[in-house]
Amino acid sequence: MTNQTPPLKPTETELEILQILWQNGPSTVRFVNEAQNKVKETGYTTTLKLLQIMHEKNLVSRDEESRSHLYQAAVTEEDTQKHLLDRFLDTAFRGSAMKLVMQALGNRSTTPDELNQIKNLLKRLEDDSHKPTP
Amino acid sequence: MTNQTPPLKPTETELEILQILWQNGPSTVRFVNEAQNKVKETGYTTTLKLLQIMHEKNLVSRDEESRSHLYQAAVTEEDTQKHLLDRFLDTAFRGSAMKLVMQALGNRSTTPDELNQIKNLLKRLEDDSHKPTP
DNA sequence: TTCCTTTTACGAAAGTGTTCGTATAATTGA
DNA sequence: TCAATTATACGAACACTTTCGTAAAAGGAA
Repeated sequence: MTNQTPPLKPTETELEILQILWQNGPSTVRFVNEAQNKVKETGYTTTLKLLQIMHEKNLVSRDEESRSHLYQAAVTEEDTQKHLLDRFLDTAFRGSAMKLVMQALGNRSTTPDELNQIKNLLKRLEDDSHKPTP
Repeated sequence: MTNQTPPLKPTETELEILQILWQNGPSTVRFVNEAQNKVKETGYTTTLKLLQIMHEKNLVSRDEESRSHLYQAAVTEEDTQKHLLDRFLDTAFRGSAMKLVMQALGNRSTTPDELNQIKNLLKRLEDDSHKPTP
């Protein structure tokens, strides 16, 4: 029996590979490997193996038409980020989104444009809080 | 030679134990173990071993005065959170604090009080951005 | 065809983290 | 004092992830 639903908690390396796939779309093993090598030296068969494992876990899908298989992310970046964030919030911040946001904003430089984005989001959240939940 | 500086990247279980220590101050193995068991069944010697390893890594300090040693976090919650957040930002959000904040705020309920806190922080950040860096 | 390159498949080693059994020492109390 | 309890120490098993060597298949070029 094969695993049906992909784990929403990819390992560290799996996540790195997912990032490459999210950024570049369907890719060959060689392409992924070369992208990885720009960050950290990695053997070709290492990348291959990882992709095969990820395929088994349904983290990626595979097009076997041509000799060089094409791998593609089977989970969306958003879903994964959402899930990882939830976990991270729990384990590192005991669930306090507030603390996390304050840390994230406080300890790094934020451009005026980014500040505006947040202000807009806040305004929307405030408006929503005056309405009944849909 | 023993490790001098504690790793700011505690493992998942180590982090759980640190949370217990942060919340309760210096604690015996038994106390930590019982706290852990409220969440997930864990053998006593398992907790002991973990604390011993954490002690070796200088993640916790140990008071051996009485028979039941007292363990205490040797890293602060803030420092650890800061470091974990940086890592998390890199691996999960490709460094975009903005995306993370939006996700964190967007997908969960925020109380009016919390919204105010953020607004205050934003105001401070805006003011700062008009001044030269100190 | 034959040789060389590129690819997939697979198993096993290596690394890391977690769990637990067992030995031994300290303490308590009947 | 002696047995029962509770503590620490330690090594080994286990699980999970990553890395890599090797073999076999597929193509391409001489």
